[in-house]
Amino acid sequence: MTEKSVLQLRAKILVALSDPIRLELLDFLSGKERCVCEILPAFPRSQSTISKHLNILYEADILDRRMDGKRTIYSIKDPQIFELIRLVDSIAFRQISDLAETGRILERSLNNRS
Amino acid sequence: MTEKSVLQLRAKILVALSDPIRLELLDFLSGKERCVCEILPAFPRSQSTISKHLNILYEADILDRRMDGKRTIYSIKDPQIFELIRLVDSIAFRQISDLAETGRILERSLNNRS
DNA sequence: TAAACATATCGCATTAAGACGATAATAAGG
DNA sequence: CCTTATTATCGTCTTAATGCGATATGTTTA
Repeated sequence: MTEKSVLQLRAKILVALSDPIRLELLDFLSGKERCVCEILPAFPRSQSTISKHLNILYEADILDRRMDGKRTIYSIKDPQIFELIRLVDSIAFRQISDLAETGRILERSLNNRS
Repeated sequence: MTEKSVLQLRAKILVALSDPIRLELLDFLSGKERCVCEILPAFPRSQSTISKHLNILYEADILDRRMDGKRTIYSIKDPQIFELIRLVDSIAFRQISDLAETGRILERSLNNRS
C-alpha cells in the first residue's frame, strides 16, 4: 500500500539530488543548520534561484526548515542522505579505478582532480 | 580530454538515476543481462527512446554492453547500484514512517496512491 | 503603523530533457 | 552483393527545468 508512495518518494529524492547546486547546498548544510541569509552569499546565484532550490530539497523531505524571527533556517532532515552521496561517490571512484586498470589512468585522472 | 572527477561522475550517476524509465530499466536488468530486443517489448516506449535511455545509463557507467552477433546485450556494470537504490528507498520509507508518527499520514498517503 | 529585512513566489525568457518517426549503420543469412 | 534484422543516431517537436528581476508575504523594529 505504501509501495507506490515509496516509488514516488524515491523518484522525488533522486530528482532532487540530480542538480549540482542542490548537491552543493547539501554539502554546505552538512554539520550545521544555516539561515538563508548565510547561504545566499556562499552561492553565485540570485536569491530567488537559491530559494527555489532549497524548496525543492524541502519538498523532497531532504531538508527541514523552521523560522527564527525573520530568518528561515534550513537543516539536513536525515543525515542518511550523506550515506547515499558517499555511496554514489564510491561507485564513481570505482569507475575511475576501473579506468586505471585498463591503463587509461594517465590522461584522465591527472587532469581531473580538484 | 574526457576528464572525469569524482564530483562529475557523481552528478552523472545521479542524473542518470533521476528518471523513472531508467530506474525501471535497471530493475528489468537486475539478475540477468538482456538484449535490446528483449527490453523493447517490456516497455511501452519507442525503440529510439529506449535506446537513448540505455545509452544514458551506459554513459554513466551504470550499464555494460556488448555485441553478440547482431544483438546488443546490456547488463548491470556494478551491482552496488542496487545498494544505492535500496538506500534511497530506505530514506523514502523513513519519510513515510515519520509522517505516520506525526499523524499526518492520512492526507499525504491517501492522495498519493493510484 | 511605517519602515526595514528576510524570504518566498510570480511571470517570463532561455535551456535542457524527453518523445517519436525517419534514417543510418552494422552484422547475418541467403 | 542484396536483404533482413537489430540497434543507434538524427531532426524536430513538445514539455519541463532553470534562472532572474520584480513583487508579494510576513516579521521585527522604530
